[in-house]
Amino acid sequence: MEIEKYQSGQDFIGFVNNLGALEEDVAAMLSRQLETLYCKKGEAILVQGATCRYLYYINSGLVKTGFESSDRTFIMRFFAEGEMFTVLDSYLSQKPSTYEVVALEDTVITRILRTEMDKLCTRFHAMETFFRKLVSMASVNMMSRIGEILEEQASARYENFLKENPELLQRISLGDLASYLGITQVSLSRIRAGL
Amino acid sequence: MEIEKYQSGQDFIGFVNNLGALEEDVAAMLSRQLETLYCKKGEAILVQGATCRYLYYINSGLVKTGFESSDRTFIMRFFAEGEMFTVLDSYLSQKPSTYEVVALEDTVITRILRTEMDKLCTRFHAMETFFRKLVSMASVNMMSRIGEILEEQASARYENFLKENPELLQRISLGDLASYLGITQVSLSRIRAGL
DNA sequence: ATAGTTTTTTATCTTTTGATAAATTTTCGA
DNA sequence: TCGAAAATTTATCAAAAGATAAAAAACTAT
Repeated sequence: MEIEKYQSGQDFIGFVNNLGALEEDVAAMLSRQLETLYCKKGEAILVQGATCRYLYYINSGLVKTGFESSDRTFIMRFFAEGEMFTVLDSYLSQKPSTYEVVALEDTVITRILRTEMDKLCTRFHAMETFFRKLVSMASVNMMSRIGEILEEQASARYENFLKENPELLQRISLGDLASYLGITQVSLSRIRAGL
Repeated sequence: MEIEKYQSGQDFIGFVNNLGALEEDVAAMLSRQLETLYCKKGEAILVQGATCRYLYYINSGLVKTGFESSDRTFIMRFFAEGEMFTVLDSYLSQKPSTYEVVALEDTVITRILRTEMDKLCTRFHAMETFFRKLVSMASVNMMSRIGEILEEQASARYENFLKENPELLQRISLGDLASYLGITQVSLSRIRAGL
């Protein structure tokens, strides 16, 4: 995992601007705090037990966020290029994370330290607004995920995933998809066979 | 459902101050926008298909937020006195809600219009910070709920609920608890019987 | 290309949960 | 207090998903 400081982070900035335009000087200050990460496929970006100190933006590649339970593992969400993510509870509490983040492909990431993000949010209302919108979007996604898990059987959740994320299906293993759906890999295989 | 305008809304203000102190004049402006709602047990505070225009604070009582599916119903969360809530997706998008909110007891609520909240957030950085923290807390709760539903069987989720919310158990029906756990009332009865 | 590893499928059997119906208990209003 | 309605439990059978093992297919590195 290579780290490069002082990258322009244009994609990251663009993402922020998309949720609400920043003034030039704020964008410049933000840009100065970004660094770029080059992760190999399979590499852990955050391990369970570590504290998540960054907000991340994916320039290219794909990651999974999840956790290991007794023996199985579960995936909370996949994030692909153009998406921003963090491990929210650990990021906010600055306590060790029960979740891990692993690259599923060679992945290029731009990140900013939470401490720097906090400074910017305190100083610039627009940054706080951006972060509020970001967390709001995450919440809405999680709401619908909860609703779906409660309501639908695994087979329907699989069908929905196909419909909503056809492009992702080519890029993730069926094992990981099963972990996301909350079933075993064997069960998913059975569902796919249409039994 | 009776509505009373120009209440002081001290509890609501107190909740906000708890997440980050407001200046006197901001608190006063906020206070002016609050109104109080008196709901009877069983009354709908928001029906499916209506748009959620308010952020709510519960002074006393208990509500459930959930949705009706094909035939069963599901509960996203219970909110009791001292908690703030809204139907986030509808509140943010101002589109019809797929979720409903129903009072489980006679409930007194203080609410503020989203349009007024937005004005305050735009005008006062501290209000935006408050709302960001509120949504952040909701997100963290939802994360752990997703993790738990994925990981645990219904029986373990029931045990956890007992441990985490012993006081609520006395106040909600087992049918509603089953809807929250994502199982049928009959299944919950079986789990309680310890089979 | 091929041997070895990993991923996916198939098969069998068990456990959990759902559907349905009926019995029992509780709640609540007249 | 009584009786109807609602909530909860119990029982039976069916469907969905887990555990395990083994076979087949797909990837990978030499």
